[in-house]
Amino acid sequence: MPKRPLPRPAPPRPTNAELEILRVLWRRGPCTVRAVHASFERAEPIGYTTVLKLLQIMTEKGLVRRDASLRSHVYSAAVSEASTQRRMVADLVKRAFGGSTLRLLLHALATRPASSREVHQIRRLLNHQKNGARA
Amino acid sequence: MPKRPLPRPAPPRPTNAELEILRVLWRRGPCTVRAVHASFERAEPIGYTTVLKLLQIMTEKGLVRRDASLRSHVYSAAVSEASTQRRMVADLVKRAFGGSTLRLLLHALATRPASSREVHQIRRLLNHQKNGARA
DNA sequence: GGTTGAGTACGAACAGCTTCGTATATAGTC
DNA sequence: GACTATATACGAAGCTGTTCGTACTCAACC
Repeated sequence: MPKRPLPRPAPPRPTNAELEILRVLWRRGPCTVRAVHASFERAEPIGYTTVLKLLQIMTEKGLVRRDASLRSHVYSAAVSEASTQRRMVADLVKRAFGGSTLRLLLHALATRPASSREVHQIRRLLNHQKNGARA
Repeated sequence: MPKRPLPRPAPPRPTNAELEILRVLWRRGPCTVRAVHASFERAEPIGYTTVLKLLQIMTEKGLVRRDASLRSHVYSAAVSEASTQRRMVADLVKRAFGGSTLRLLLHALATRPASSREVHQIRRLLNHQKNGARA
């Protein structure tokens, strides 16, 4: 039995196209290629084999898992939406905000004022944080 | 119709390398190529002509302006740091958070607890927003 | 005027992402 | 078995971004 390409240390950040596919898988759960392709919503349509190829590449990268027991392979996300978002936010903070999450926060707050309900939600979260606050 | 050589509708989002250069220009103000090159802080060093090439490309894209009146051209940022950050945050929100800035906010708050001082700053901002709150 | 040092311009290599065409395998139907 | 519909596998083209080598320009100095 040939050894599998070895466990990856940590799946890389997904590219744009990969992210679109992950969003489908997060929303719909495990899917066949056809199902992913059908769920794609885009300005320009995308070819079936393009989706297939992307899923194959993503499998190699460890971003999705493949169940090949059936004729139509079934793919599922191997990374969670939350962890991916965390990774992407951290990346943006590092590249554009000099590593300061606070600056990102203030910026996001300032540029898109929140509704009263949103403000309420944020306050609630802040109250929670207060207790376990750290630098 | 093919792209015109000098389209300036709106400067595109900067790439990684371009962002690094913009960060230097934002911090130091107008710079020669040499100055930008000298201010570069990186794991791996970068060649002088690489910086030059990037600045030339960025000039075409409208990301920087060039004063060629002197032998050593002087480059300055043509896009502000704030507007670039806005653009990048909007892009992230669209790609990873389904267009919901609130979700980004909650996520950033949740994953990286703020210090008391930060919480205070955020609260102050929220108080300001409250008055002019909108959906 | 020739040499040198510092500058710009430009072509090209390389890599990663995206896309798709084409080849191939397989299940089902007649 | 032959045909069809649907699957996967794979190679390669096209694009963008990044990097750098090399050629060319020009001012200054001997």
